[in-house]
Amino acid sequence: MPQARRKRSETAPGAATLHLTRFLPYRLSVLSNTVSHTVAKLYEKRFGITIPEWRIIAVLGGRETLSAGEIAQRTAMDKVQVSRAISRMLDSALILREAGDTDRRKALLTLTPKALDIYTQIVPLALAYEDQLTHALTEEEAALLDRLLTRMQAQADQLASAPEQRLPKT
Amino acid sequence: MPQARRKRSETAPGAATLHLTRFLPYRLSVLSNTVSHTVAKLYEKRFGITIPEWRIIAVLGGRETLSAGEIAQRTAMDKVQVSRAISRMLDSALILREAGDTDRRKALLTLTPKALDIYTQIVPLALAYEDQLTHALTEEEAALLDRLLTRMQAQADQLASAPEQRLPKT
DNA sequence: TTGCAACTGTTTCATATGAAACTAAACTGT
DNA sequence: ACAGTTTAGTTTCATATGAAACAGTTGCAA
Repeated sequence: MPQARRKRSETAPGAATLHLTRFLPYRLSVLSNTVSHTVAKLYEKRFGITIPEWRIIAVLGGRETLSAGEIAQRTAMDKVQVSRAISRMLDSALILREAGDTDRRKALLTLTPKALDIYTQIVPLALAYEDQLTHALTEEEAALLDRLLTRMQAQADQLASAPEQRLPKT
Repeated sequence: MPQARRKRSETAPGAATLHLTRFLPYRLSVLSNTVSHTVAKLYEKRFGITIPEWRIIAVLGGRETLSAGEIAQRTAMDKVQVSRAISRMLDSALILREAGDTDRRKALLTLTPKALDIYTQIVPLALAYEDQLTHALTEEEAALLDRLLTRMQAQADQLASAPEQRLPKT
């Protein structure tokens, strides 16, 4: 969504201006913050867990056993954040850690029954929220949004790794 | 975009599961972070400003004069963040503050020529990035995305203010 | 006028964050 | 076998953050 009705790649006439409320990165940030904050309210107070903790519960919820590194990948969090969240979850008995047999650097992590119970309770709430959010859209629009997000994420990943070469085509 | 191909509002069969990578709030968060991080790289090092500072420059870039509170509203940042960013920008001579005539609580804020110069340099870069990002989309898709984001933001705002009544229709 | 509530912006304080340094374990090549 | 390198995860440190308390200003009503 380029600026206002300005056509993509159209050369700016005089001094280019930018309206924050129409700037895609800004809009994504505001929407994401609004949504995250609301979802966090679903579990923060009720279950006493944080956003990183919820994400870890979510990826381990299928009864999988993963290492900290694998969790970091799947949740798109960095390893420090994961490490700290796991440490909290060990304290609150939400997670089990056992040393790996083949590689003792990798610890195998599993949810405790207590955490699985929380998972079971949160999932319907989270899905219901997602459902409510997409109520603003038709079925077709929701399906299209899915594809658009996938493509934009791929593009954003590309631009993140090598933005300099592509961008200043000014 | 409800879970996988599950139809919206369909009753979950057994234990509901949630795949983070298909969960809309999660996807928005990852995309937003990727994008914000890349955009920040455009100006952080080159001009030595932070994300909050860039946002303030962006809203004042049209040579407007606003109070701190108005800036907070338009940038969707909280007043503490705005206060601190302004204080840094006063130090680095990016902003001018003069007491309001009618109401001495409100300080009138304007960009200095130095900040306007930064604005002029960043805007094309920011617009070029937005352009590159939407290259993953056709014109029609970009236009639709615009509308979808607007509607989802409105819906997210609604759900944020009174989520409890609506959500647990389980 | 003066007392009180509402408002604007700043500061404090406790917590969260990420980059970089670090520890320990496991490969690699000689 | 063992020095050098890579990998997994933790800790340190400096900074960022937001909630709540705060100070100063204004508006309103008795």
